[in-house]
Amino acid sequence: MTSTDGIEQVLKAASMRVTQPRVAVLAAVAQHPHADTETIISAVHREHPKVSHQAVYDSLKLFTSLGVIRQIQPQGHIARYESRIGDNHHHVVCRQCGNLADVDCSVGESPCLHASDDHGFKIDEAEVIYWGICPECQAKDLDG
Amino acid sequence: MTSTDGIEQVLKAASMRVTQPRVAVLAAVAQHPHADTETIISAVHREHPKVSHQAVYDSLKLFTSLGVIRQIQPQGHIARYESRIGDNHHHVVCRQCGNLADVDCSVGESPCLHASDDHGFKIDEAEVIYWGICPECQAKDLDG
DNA sequence: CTGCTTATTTTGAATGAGTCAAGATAAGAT
DNA sequence: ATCTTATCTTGACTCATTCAAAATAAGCAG
Repeated sequence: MTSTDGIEQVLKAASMRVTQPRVAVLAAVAQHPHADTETIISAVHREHPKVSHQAVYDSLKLFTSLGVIRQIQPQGHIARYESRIGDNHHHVVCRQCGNLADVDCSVGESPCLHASDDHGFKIDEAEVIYWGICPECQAKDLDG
Repeated sequence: MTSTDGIEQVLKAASMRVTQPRVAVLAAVAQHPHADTETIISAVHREHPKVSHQAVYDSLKLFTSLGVIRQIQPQGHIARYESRIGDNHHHVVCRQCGNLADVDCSVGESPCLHASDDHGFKIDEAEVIYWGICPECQAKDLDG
């Protein structure tokens, strides 16, 4: 999944061109799980210094809409991306620094997916975010 | 809860002054569940035209930190606020228009609160967001 | 392989929710 | 009633993200 070969398939299937920026962006997302846009841009620049930030934004948006990557944007923090998808995992977010970690669904096959009252909404996903303080920030807090 | 009297208690308990802007903001949040900041500002202005947007931002932030109101900010949408708190309810969010509705926790006492692996995070809350399309947008989509 | 069409990219400016900071005001203690 | 200082007003500013026009290159046709 999400190998350079695989992505070519996905893009072509969607009638999208396979371009250097797109391949570079996808590789960067795969190599830097939970990275924010700026990190992705830096990573892409290491190999392709001339790729513009706009191209990165466009690629990230495209991949997100194609379902190849997933955007995560917790309260008050900027967007982050990950290429691990389709396995219904969730995230722990640090209230202080915004750092993320993956959490497998603890209670089997998405028990929360069925809302008690859906208010007429057509629900297609249940997202769970665990809020807390990461180990690093806990240590920082102790130091003062 | 959250009556004008009650809030006076809360503010004083936290050594905070009871000011017109603060009382107005809290009333506005109570009267407009899930309103965004601009809606709150407009509502406040109806009674107190001279209150600045900064005072509203400050009040919202203060109340949020005191746990009197709750901030909600789904992917790609601006912040919204609600004064219904402490009952562990969740939200359905419309992917298209960003509208919100309340959903009671379907599976009793927060079953998702315990992550399978907390990665050393000190977790204090599990937030569940149901994603879908609201009735209005479903109708719009049919019309084309 | 060469040229052509047009989807993508580049470039550089613009947007807008939210924040910062200095001086003015008013809550509430004395 | 006066004073102290938390809070508010004003207005500029930030910065992630988006917009738009001109330049480029993906990949199809010949």
